[in-house]
Amino acid sequence: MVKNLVIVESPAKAKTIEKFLGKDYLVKSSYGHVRDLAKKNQGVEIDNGFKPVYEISSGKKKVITELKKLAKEAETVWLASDEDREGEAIAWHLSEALNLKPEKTQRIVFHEITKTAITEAIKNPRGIDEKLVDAQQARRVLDRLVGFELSPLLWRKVKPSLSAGRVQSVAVRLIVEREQEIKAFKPDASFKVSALFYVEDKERTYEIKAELPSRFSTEEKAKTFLEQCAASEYRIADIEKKPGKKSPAPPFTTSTLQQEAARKLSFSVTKTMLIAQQLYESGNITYMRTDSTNLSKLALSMAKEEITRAYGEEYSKTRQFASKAKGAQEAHEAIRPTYLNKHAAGSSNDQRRLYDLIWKRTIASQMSDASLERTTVKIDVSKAKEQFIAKGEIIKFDGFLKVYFESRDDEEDAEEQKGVLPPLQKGQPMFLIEMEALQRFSAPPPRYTEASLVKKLEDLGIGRPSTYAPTISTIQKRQYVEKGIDEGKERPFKAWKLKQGEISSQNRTEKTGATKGKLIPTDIGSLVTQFLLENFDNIMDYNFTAKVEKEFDEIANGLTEWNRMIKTFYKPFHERVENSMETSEKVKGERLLGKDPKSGRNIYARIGRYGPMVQIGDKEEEEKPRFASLRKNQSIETITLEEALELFKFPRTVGTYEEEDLIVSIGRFGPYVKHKGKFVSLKKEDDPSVITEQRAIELVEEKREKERNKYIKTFDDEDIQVLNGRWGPYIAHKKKNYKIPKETEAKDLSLEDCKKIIKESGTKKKTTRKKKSK
DNA sequence: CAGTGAGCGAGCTTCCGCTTGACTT
Repeated sequence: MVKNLVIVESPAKAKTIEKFLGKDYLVKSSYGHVRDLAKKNQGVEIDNGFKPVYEISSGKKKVITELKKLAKEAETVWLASDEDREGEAIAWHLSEALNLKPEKTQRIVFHEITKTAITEAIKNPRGIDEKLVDAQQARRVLDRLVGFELSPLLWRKVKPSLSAGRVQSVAVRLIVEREQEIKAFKPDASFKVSALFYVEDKERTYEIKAELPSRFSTEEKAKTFLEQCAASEYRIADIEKKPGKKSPAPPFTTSTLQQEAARKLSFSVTKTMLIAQQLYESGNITYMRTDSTNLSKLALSMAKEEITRAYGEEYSKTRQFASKAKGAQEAHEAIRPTYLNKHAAGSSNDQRRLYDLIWKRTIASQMSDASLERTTVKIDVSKAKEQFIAKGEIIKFDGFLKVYFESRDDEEDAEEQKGVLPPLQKGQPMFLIEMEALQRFSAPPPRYTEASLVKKLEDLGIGRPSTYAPTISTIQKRQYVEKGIDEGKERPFKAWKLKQGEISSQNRTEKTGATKGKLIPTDIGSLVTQFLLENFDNIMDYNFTAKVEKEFDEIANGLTEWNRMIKTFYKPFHERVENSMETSEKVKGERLLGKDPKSGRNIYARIGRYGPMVQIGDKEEEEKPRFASLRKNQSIETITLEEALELFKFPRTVGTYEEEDLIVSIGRFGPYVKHKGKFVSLKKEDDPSVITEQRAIELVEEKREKERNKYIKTFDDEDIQVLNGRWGPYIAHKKKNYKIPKETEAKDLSLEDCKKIIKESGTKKKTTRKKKSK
C-alpha cells in the first residue's frame, strides 16, 4: 500500500518524476484525457443548458480501473497534470471518473521536471480551478457543436463522410485562397542586370560580382544600358563599412521544430513528431508538444557550462526568449536536450539527426551574437548614371554561428550570398568581364508546405502543438488538399549579354511553378470552402479562434459563465445551419464541357458521390447517363472535352493472354489491368490509353513472380507461414502476423522457431486487428 | 477493394485536444 498516488499525463514523465520522489510516492499516468463527450446526440444536452454528457474514452477503461484501485488505497491523490486549460480539465475529469474525495485530493503543478520544482509543488497544493475547467468545457462543447452540425450539412449538400471544424476548415481555406492568388497572379517582367568585374593589385587579380539595385522595366531600356556600358569605364565611387550583428533564433517549439526539420532534414510534420516522441521516451529530450520558448534555470546553467567548456566563455550569453505565439499557454519548456553535455543521442539515424538539430538550436540560443562587418561598394559607370553595387560581409566574431544557423523557406534570399570582398580603394578602376541583363518575372506567393501551413496556423492562433500534425493529416485524408505534383511550365525569357564589347541576345527558357510536396486544394476542397464561406463566414473567419479564445479567457477569469457564452454563439449558428439545410442547393461544381461528337449529348464535369467525375447525357434523357471518375491531377475546373472523352474509353481490352482478355481500366486506386479475375496496378510510366498487350502481360507476370516470392517458407502445419511483406519478412499464423527478431534469418526459421516466436509475442499483449482505427 | 453516380432507403460518416501504441496489401 502506497501513501501517495501522483497522476501525470505522460508515462515517460511519470518515470522521471518517480525517481525524484521517495518510495512513499507512486507515480502513474492517465495517458492524456480520460473522458470525452459521448458520440451520440452530439454529447451535449442542448435544451438542458448545454449540459455535457461525458463518458470514459474508449481504450481508457483499463487505465481508469487501475487508477481507481490505486486511488482507493492511497492516503492522498496528487493530480499533477499540466498547468493549462486542458491540463486542468484532465485533473477534474480524473477526480470525477475516479470518484476522488476532495479531502484526500490535491492539485499540484510544476513547470520544470526537477527535484526542487516537484518538492516545491508538493508543498503548495491547491484545489481544482473550476473556472479554468469551465473554459475548457466551453472549448470542447463549441468544437463539438460546430463539427457535428456542419459535417452532416456537408454530407447532405456536398458528399458523404466529409467533415468541417473550427480548425480544419480554416486550414483548408488558407490553401484554397493561396491557390486562387496564384491563379490570379500576373507576373511582372523586368530586366535584372548583373556584372562580373575584376580588379588588380600588385600581386594578383580578384573577381567581384555586382548588381544594379533597380531593374529595367523594358527590354529596350536594358539594351540601351548595356550599349552605354559597352563604351564605359568603371570606377569605385564609394566604399561603406558598417558593423552588423546576427542573433540566434529561440529554442524550438513544436511548430518551429516541424519547420526546421522539414527544411533541413526533409521530414514531414508527422515524422518529426514520431521521431521526437522516441527521443522523449528514451529520456533524451524534454516534452515535444509545447508552445513555449522558455528554458528552465537548470537548462540555462547547463548551457552556460557546456558552451564555456566547449567554445570558451566569450561564446556564452544567457538569454530568455519571450513567446510570441498567439494564445500560447506555456505549460512546458521549449524542446531541448535533457542533458546539454550529451552532444549526440538516438538509436536510429533519424533520431540522431533530429537530436543533433535540437542540440544545436538549444546551444546556439544561449550563445553570443555574431558580429559582422558589412561592406557596400558603389561602382560608377562612366556613360550612364546608374551605379552597380557589390556587397560583402566579413564575420568578425562568429558567436552562435559556430554551431547553428536557421534555414529559411524562401530560396530567393539564398541567392544573395555575400562573400568576402578583396581590399579595395575609392577611385580604383574596375574591369568588366561580362554583364548580363536577364528578364525576370515576379513570383506569385508560394504554395504552403505542411510546415509553413503549421507556422501560419500558429500565427493565427489556430490549433495547438498536439494537433498540428493530425490536422494536416485530416485535411489530406478528407481529400480537401493533396501534396502537389505540379510539373510546372517552361517559360521563355530574354537574356542580353555584354562580353568583350559585344552585345548579344538569347531566348532561353526556365522551369516555373514546379512544385513537389506542396499543398494544393482539390475540387472538393475548393467547393466545400466556397460553400462554408457563403453560409458560415463567421466560423471561416481567420479571427474566429482568436475571438472565442478571448471569451474562454473571460470564462477562466470568472467574468462569463461558460454555457451563457455557448448559448450566445449557438442560437444564431444553429439557425444558419437549419436555414442552409433547407435552402442551399446541392453543391455540384457542375461545368458543361461540350457535346459528345458521337451522340451529341451533353458532357459535364461535376462532383459525384465518390468525388469529381465526368458525365455524358442528362438523367432526364431516355438513355441513361454514363459516368467516369476523374484521374488524379485532373480537376473539374480545368478538364477539357478531349480529356473527358478519353476517360470514357475505359474499360478497354488491350489483348489476350492465356486465352483470356486483358482489360485495362481505371479504378479507385488508379489504372489497372485485369486478367483472370486478378488486378494488377499499372506503373507510373504506363499510360492506360496506349498501353500495349505485351506490356500488360509483362505486368501480369511481374505480379505472379512477386506472388511466388511471397512465400519464404511453408510447413506441414499449414497455419504457419513465413511471408515476404511490405515491411520485410514476417510470420503469418491464423490471420495474425508476427515480427521476426532482428538477428534471425527468415529462411532459416524452423517450424519450432516460428511457434516459439508466436508464443513469446503472445505473452506480451494480445493484439486484435481492428477493422477501423477508432 | 478495383467502373459505383437515380431507384427502397438502413445505418454509417463528423469535431478538437490530451496521450501512446502496435501494426502490416
